[in-house]
Amino acid sequence: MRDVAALAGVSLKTVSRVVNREAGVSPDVTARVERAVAQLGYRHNLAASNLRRAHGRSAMVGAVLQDVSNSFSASLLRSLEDEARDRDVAIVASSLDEEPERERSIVESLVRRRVDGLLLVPATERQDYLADDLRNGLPVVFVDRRPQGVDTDSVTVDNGLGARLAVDHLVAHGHRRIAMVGDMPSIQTAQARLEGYRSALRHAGVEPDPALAAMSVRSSDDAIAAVYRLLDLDDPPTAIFAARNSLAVGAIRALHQRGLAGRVALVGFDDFPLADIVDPPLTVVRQNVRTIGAEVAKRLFARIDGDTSAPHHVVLTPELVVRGSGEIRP
Amino acid sequence: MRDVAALAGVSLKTVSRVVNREAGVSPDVTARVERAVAQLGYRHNLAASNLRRAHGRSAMVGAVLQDVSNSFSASLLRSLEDEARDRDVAIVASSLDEEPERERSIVESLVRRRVDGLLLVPATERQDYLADDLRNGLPVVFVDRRPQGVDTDSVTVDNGLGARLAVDHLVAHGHRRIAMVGDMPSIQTAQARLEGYRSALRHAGVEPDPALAAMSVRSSDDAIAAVYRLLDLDDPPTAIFAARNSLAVGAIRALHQRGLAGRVALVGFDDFPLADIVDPPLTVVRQNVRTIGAEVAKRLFARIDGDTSAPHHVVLTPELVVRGSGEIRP
DNA sequence: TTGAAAGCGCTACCAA
DNA sequence: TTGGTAGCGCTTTCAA
Repeated sequence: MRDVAALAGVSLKTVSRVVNREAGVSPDVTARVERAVAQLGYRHNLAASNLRRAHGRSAMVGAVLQDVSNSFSASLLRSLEDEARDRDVAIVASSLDEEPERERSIVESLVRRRVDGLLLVPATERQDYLADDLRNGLPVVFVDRRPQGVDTDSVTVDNGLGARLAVDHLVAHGHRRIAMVGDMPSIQTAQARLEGYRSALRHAGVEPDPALAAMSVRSSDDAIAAVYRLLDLDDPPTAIFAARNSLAVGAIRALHQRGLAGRVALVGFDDFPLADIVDPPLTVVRQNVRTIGAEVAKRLFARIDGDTSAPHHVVLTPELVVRGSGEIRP
Repeated sequence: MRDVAALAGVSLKTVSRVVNREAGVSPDVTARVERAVAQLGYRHNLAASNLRRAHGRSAMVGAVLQDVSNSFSASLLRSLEDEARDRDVAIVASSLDEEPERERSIVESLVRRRVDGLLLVPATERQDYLADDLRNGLPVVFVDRRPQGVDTDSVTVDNGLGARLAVDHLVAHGHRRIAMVGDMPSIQTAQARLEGYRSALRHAGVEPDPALAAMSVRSSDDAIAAVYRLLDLDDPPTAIFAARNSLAVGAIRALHQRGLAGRVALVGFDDFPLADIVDPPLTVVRQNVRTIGAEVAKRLFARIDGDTSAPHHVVLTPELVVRGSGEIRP
């Protein structure tokens, strides 16, 4: 910037004005400065400029997701990006892989970078570690899971309801032996879905069989193994509720490999891009990711813009999408 | 930091040393400073600290992708992240949606943020606008498409070869009326795939029929319409080569809707997560995204670490993955 | 409309 | 082992 000022024969401050498009610089001087900028290939340094700025914003937000390569995280990221784009806010994305220690270190790293806000899909059970930063006014919006130990905005879906929708649907199609494949019960959503599954069964007059609830299933490959074990039971299930999309994918693969693709009913939780063209087309409980993403972006930027109202907890209602796999009869 | 220094009864510089874990501070002083840091909830400011640092790194890299929500972009992002994680480098991700103007503005914004390097899947035809920054030593690695008008590292696959693999395979299964659905010919990869398609046909003694080459098909929905038009021809194709994964998805949907799912052969370009469980399982030409991503990360960080050798142009070889849809006979 | 000086939060350099 | 001073690239404040 000093070089630009020298070349244009003006002061530092004038270059600053031109670069920031502040009013009150004569067209003549503006042109001279812009010529110097182009000639020297000068690039304005955003970090340095924000350092002295009153608000001290970095024009970055952090997106702390489960795994940017899964479709739920990726769509969330995209929704946030669409909103951030208009504001010239950059997004720093990182994946947790459900590792609590990574969450803390990533959040810490983002705070050190002075992000203006955070979208967080937590992997930890409690987020007390955020207390200081929240008190200092860092906007944080939780997604998919509610904050524990601190209070801040969240956007979630009603997981219990979603599970009941799935199980009710299977019951309505004549099933009584309904298995569930779910993630670790320590994960809030997995636990809520498990409870919804059990409550729907009881409501249908079926006592949940612990042998049919395969929990702590983490990956698609784990789900294949889990479904194999379920199918090998003496009294195997006639229907499966796969409580996360990657688990549903594993279940589909397992059923294919066993030649049971059109014989055992399957309902997934979370839609994914090709669920309508797998074989058979997958019936799912859908949480509308675009709606979630838009809601999150709205909250986050409202906070960044100074909204200091009490934390909002938005709970969205999932819906059943009927496609075929859930309508197979026992 | 001043407050921390005051509370701990030491100088600014000493706090700086403790915070940066520099050697040569007595355990006693270190403990005092750390207590003050905790008590005040002090957060080190990375931007400010890098401002004065010799190398002036921001510890951020930019990933300029087509669309973070598509699986190719998302996987690329993830591969880069895995490498960046070890180095405490953050990733700023943005989507282009194939819009050239966005590319320039995003790159400019990233340069203003002083990212240490750039992964770029360009939407522009030429990238002369990067010349200044490249000359200034900004590391940029192109992915999927080669740079035009400037020279810098790139990681691509042999698109012509990939298209020939697909068409040869269909020819080997008895097809002569082979259609192609492709993106805009102005996109380098789309053009290369079109040429590969034509050359494979000619090599098989089939004169390419322009009516069978549906180009400028942009989205999955466009692909549905395009396949409909192809199927409505007087002499419709018995096989389709879909030259991008979203186009293959559209083609699958169209074939399903027409009840031709197992009757018309289909080979896609680019694998995607569920290609093996769609109906029928999709035969594809695969470019291994993890390999690409790892290669990109390797190049990018090598440059950031000071590698000033001539630009590397890595060309990877795609492979045919046989799954069923490509082996349907006419 | 323009500029000079001080300072944002931190680190480099050199001295104690 | 510790601290003081200058300065990173920019903006703020106030004066001209």
